[in-house]
Amino acid sequence: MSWTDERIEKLRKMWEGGATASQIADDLGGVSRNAVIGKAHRLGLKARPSPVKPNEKPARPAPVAKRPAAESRDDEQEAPAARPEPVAAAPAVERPAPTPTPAPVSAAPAEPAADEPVRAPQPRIVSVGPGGFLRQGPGDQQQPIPPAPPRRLVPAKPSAEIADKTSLLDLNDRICRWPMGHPGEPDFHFCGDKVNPGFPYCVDHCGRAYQAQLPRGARRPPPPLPFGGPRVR
DNA sequence: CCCTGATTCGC
DNA sequence: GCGAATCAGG
Repeated sequence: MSWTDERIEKLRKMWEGGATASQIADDLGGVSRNAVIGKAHRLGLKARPSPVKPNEKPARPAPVAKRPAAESRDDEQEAPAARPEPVAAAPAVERPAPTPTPAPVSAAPAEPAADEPVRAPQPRIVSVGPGGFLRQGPGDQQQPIPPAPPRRLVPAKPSAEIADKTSLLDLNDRICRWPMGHPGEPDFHFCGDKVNPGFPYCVDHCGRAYQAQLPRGARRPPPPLPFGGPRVR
């Protein structure tokens, strides 16, 4: 497959929408995850929380010792004087913003630009997360929690579903306690009919609860159990 | 092992 | 420009 305009467009959209390279790849079809990543980078789309990014250390010399090809580059020499990077210097990462945490003592803040009062702490965007949401530093959220209005507690009314059903609290020894439905379900209740005297169930359900034992070999598959049986949906 | 994105480099 | 191979973290 080739990168037609539509495919590129889709890649762009999905990538910026936070889809993973794999998702994009098999959504587009005909390309591998690597192809998608490669293309995305070539398009300049990169930047995305990568599992293996935050460390900038490995630089050049370390990562791979040998690659069996193309090591002959005449322009590749170790310029002895070309090390403009003092190690102890402040990291040149792009975070010029001072940390919003209360500065203890020493740091006299840089001269406030006359036309820009620094007092208003603007949320500092650190990076862009999947889905395009903006990550911010820990101290940057301003009013994260809108106060909830006070509420009055109101007794819950039973849903219409079980309004006239026999609940656990309605049980006594005169009404059938055969369960209808399954415990935990919203409409779980009990049979509630008049009990077959001497039994905890109505006549009907006694017929299901107590069955004559058939001789071995002549048994039929047992009816569904009121309790303990596997849930079947 | 699976997943992820980044990078390298032969084509 | 493309993408397989590889790396490396979760």
